[in-house]
Amino acid sequence: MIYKKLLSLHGPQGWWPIGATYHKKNYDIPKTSEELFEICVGAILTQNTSFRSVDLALNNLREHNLLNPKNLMKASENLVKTCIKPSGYFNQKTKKLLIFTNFFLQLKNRKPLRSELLSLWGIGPETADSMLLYGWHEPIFVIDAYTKRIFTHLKLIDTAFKYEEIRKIFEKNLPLDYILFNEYHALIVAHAKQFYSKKPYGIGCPVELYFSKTS
DNA sequence: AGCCAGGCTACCG
DNA sequence: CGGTAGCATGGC
Repeated sequence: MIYKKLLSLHGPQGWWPIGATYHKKNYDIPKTSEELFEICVGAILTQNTSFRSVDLALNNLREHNLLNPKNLMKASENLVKTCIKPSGYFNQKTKKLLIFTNFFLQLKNRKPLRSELLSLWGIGPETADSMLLYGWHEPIFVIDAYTKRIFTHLKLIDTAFKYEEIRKIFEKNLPLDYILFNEYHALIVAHAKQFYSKKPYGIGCPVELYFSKTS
């Protein structure tokens, strides 16, 4: 099983980071509504952006006490833009944050439907699923560019498969376990950063070697 | 110096 | 439908 191979290679990852630190083997996160909000903000800011840059933006928001939905709605747009500038696309992401935050406040602590998140401008499938998995502990498998890259490279999925198809494949072949999905996605990202960041992809990938030896 | 990053929208044919 | 330009900054 690829999951166990990745786990033995990289160890537990402890996603999602809160307060810029990871909490390995602690799956009881978020603990508060503000931590939940921080995860959602991070999910938006990390769109096509490394989390290292997102950390800079989150710290700026934290310094201005804006990792709080009500405060964020009251803040000036220019201040928000300045805070999140390090994470890139700051004009678009400011708009996305404000639209999402307005929705978040309307929830009043209710868990959102996936379809509700997807209906918001700026929230696509990966962002919605990251929020539902890491924020609300829903057993949804998050698919990202790395997942497609690794599993197409290993010839386990077809390059033409779309987001929903790939997600269903994972969810059909795994127990619907929030903790498993949490670690698995994080492990995929850790593995891809090491072996699938630049072309040609997969050089030295131990999972690939593992497959060629056993098949 | 140039490519890549934990995507999404708008617009094209 | 599928394909792609644009979005913007920081790290390496």
